[in-house]
Amino acid sequence: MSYDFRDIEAKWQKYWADNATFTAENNSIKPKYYVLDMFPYPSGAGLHVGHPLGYIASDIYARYKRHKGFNVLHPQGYDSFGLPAEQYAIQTGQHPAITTKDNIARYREQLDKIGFSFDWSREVRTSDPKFYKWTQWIFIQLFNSWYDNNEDRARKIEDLETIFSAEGNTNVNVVCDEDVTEFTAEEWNNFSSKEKQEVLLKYRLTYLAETEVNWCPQLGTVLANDEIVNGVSERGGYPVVRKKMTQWSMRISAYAQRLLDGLDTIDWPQPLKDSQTNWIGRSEGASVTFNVKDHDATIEVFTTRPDTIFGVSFMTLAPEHELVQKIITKAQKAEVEAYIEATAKRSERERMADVKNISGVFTGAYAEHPFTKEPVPIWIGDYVLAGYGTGAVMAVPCGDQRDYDFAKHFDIPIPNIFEGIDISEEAFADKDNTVIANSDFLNGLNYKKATKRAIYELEQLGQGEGKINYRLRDAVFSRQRYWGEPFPVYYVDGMPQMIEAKHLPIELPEVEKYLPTETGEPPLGRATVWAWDTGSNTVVDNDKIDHKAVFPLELNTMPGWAGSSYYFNRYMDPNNEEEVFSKDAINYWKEVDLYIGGSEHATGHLLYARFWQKFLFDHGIVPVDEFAKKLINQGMILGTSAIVYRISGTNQYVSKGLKDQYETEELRVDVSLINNSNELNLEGLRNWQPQYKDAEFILEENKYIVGREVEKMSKRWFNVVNPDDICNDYGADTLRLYEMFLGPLEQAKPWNTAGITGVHSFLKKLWKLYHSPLEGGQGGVFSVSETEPTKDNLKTLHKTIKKVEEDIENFSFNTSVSTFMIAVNELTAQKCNSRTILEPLLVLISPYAPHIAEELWQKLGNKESISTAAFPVFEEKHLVESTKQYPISFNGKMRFTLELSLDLSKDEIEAAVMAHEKTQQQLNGREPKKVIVVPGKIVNVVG
RNA sequence: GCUGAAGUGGUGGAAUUGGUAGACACGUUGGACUUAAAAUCCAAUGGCCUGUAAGGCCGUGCGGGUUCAAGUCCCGCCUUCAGUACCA
Repeated sequence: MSYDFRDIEAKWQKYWADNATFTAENNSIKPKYYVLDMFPYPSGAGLHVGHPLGYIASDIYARYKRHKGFNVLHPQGYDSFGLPAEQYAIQTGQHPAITTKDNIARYREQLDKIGFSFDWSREVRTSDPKFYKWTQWIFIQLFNSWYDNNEDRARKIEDLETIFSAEGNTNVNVVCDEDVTEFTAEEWNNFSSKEKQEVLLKYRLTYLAETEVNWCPQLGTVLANDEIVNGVSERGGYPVVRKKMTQWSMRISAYAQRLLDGLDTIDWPQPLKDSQTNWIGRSEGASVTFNVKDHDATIEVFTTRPDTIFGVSFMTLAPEHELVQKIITKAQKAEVEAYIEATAKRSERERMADVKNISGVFTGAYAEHPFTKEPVPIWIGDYVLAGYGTGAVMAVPCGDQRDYDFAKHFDIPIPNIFEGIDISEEAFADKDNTVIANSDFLNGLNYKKATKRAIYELEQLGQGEGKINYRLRDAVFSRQRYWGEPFPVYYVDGMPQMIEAKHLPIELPEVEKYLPTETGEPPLGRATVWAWDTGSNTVVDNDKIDHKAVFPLELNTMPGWAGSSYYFNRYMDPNNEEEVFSKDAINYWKEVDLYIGGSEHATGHLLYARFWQKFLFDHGIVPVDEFAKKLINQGMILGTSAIVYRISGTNQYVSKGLKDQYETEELRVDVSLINNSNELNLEGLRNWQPQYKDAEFILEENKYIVGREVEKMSKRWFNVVNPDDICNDYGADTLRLYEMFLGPLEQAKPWNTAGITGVHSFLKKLWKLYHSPLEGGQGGVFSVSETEPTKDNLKTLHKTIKKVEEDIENFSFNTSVSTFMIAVNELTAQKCNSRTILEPLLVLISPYAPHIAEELWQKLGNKESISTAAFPVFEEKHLVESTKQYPISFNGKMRFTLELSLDLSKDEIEAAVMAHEKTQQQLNGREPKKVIVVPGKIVNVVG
């Protein structure tokens, strides 16, 4: 019987599904382990071979942990709200729910073919009302919360109301909007209900506010900062402009410090932690208030260098700064307004690209230096960003290169406040080697001391204080789109009201078109049944609005990251209709032990999810405040595009080696038309696309050789490889092993089928090891005996166990594939057919190649599936050491340890000791710590 | 510019973290089996030198250093990739 992977794989995939082999229990005497993949967005293109890389790794680990005796939770689901389905709906009129359902079915089919051990009974879909009911519920919890800086946690909004009615808001230490005005308890108690709501809205963790947002006209929606790459939208690459709009926001800024601190407690890749740290962008310094001369106005600036305050020779405001209009003098008005207009016209992108040109204009107004009381001219310049700090800087040209360049350009004085430093050529920004001069009470101090003193003096004046500034902005949470979670919000008198949790979910209404309305409202503005009846607590027709108690519902939907910010917790109890998850479930599973996914989510999903987790933790809804203990970023699998060279202006194509003799242009062709030696299938190409029907080819050595280019796997480059094809040709076990064999998990690497035969023939050899080739035709008959294993057999097995276990624990799945190959080669050479060896070997291999392992396991006469039970193979006590340590004594003293292979002969030991003595002489009497001996090989001295 | 990761045969990549560099696989070459092909199996395969062998020399981006011993540690460069960017 030969290795018929198609039958074997179909058989076991059916068996696992029929027997619900991988269903995890919510209570078990076994220790728990939670292995999670980032759930996919089900796109219309289906999976390519890059997608399963991380899933295969996590599946190996999950299967390994089951063998180790853990109760493993390994779920999968779909992040199924999102833009592509909606764009497709706009083009075709097809309801996104239908497209999404079809895509999910296709994904599922592809995933099933690879033999993953997912617990599908726990599947979640973010677009399923049963799921987004709880997304809406969490939104309500956020709305009903505020952030208490004293206790450093989120609290219920009722507590804040109690505080306000008792003492007003003058003494509360909270994170809130900057424009809150102060009020006393008495004033609070006299506020109308609407006034109270308006005030509270400024404190809530999700709030409605007019903010400057990133508006993408082509997509017709706002985008969060992390959804913009290089000034254009991440999806589609459309331009983005700044625009003021009333939007829901999430007060993630309240958690900035805790999000930073938490990074020290989790085992995540350093580059990912670094990019979160940069994104949060903490900087320590001081805020300084400058009085504006001849105006009742102040300018607050943030600086990281309060020690250089005596070096201030001008101030710069962002063109968008609200004070600009107030303080410009008549003489400068025309010039300033022209400048502001010119900057407003330039897109964000142009401004970013054009950093070298210095531009700015004087406002005519002066501020007053807090210490010297000297006038400081106020300029505006677009090098100051409205969105960072206060949108204003105190310019210290001698200590900051941008201020220096600006001052040089506009002939502003550059006072030197650094002792013994030459600033005639450039600014001096080195904090560590600073001695301050020409600075009154700061003279002679270093950076640290001067900073402390300057802050103290500013506090004495009431014109500043030490401050920590974060780059992290609150996250905009509204999208003007159809295919997202509806908000559980209706409006009474313009104020947002939450729908009671017991009436959730609020389901997406039907619309006849998925575009914004003619009046510019989001697509939900087209829904005819989209009003909230507070009497019946149901969604009713819009035309009933203002009759009795019927109110308009929110027209925006939630962004893509809403559902993905807590889905990992929902897997723990996915079918619970009473709670987001039960206390028992969350206390049992607690958090994700291993999370595998791409690094592109560093400042999006992974930051938002940590934020929500901390929020849920504050309310005691989850027991830990970091949701994933360990995270691994799998590298991307890249495509290898195939390129043909067309001679310009003709339909002739020239082979790669001859292309330099002609003027050619490069065209990408489908990679399936290329064989392993880069030879093009000419007939295939002619039939592939009409433009190649009459193509002529200039060959070299009778072949057409294509060029190759490594780039992202994408339909438009025709370089996509479908895992289904690999499963059909070689089988899922080969695919799994090969994807691991390709290289280290975390590294990006191009897909290349050249080496796949090596892995496939390993599986064939493995199969043969359990069969006697002399009988039963080509593949032989199954033949495993009860004979005692030889020492060599045991050695091979035990070193394999040791190595594979180390590899899995270190996530070096690529090297354990090699280990298996060596083991099978050795055992074949040893003609081993002992059950004592061959049975445990299957357990080792089963996480990697589960189908073949199951089949051989069954042939060995086992009734139970190899996939579920815990086996002692991985337990230490079962291991016979493949090496032993021998103490060696010299001059009667025991000094050294010889680490020797299991069955070394006397001669070999003697040789080892002699070699050791020889080395001893070379060491001039130094003592090595131990000697490693491998039979028949050189002696190693470890010292 | 800043931050991070990495540079090892023709190729993908190993190397117990300071101890036989190049495991394993692909590819290539030669051979066996075949009328032939596929499949399978065996052997060789970093470079150079000595006719072969035995053996020797050089070899982990470049230049130094520490060490009995460096792909690995230290200093200074070069290159590539990724992220980020007027962040005050």
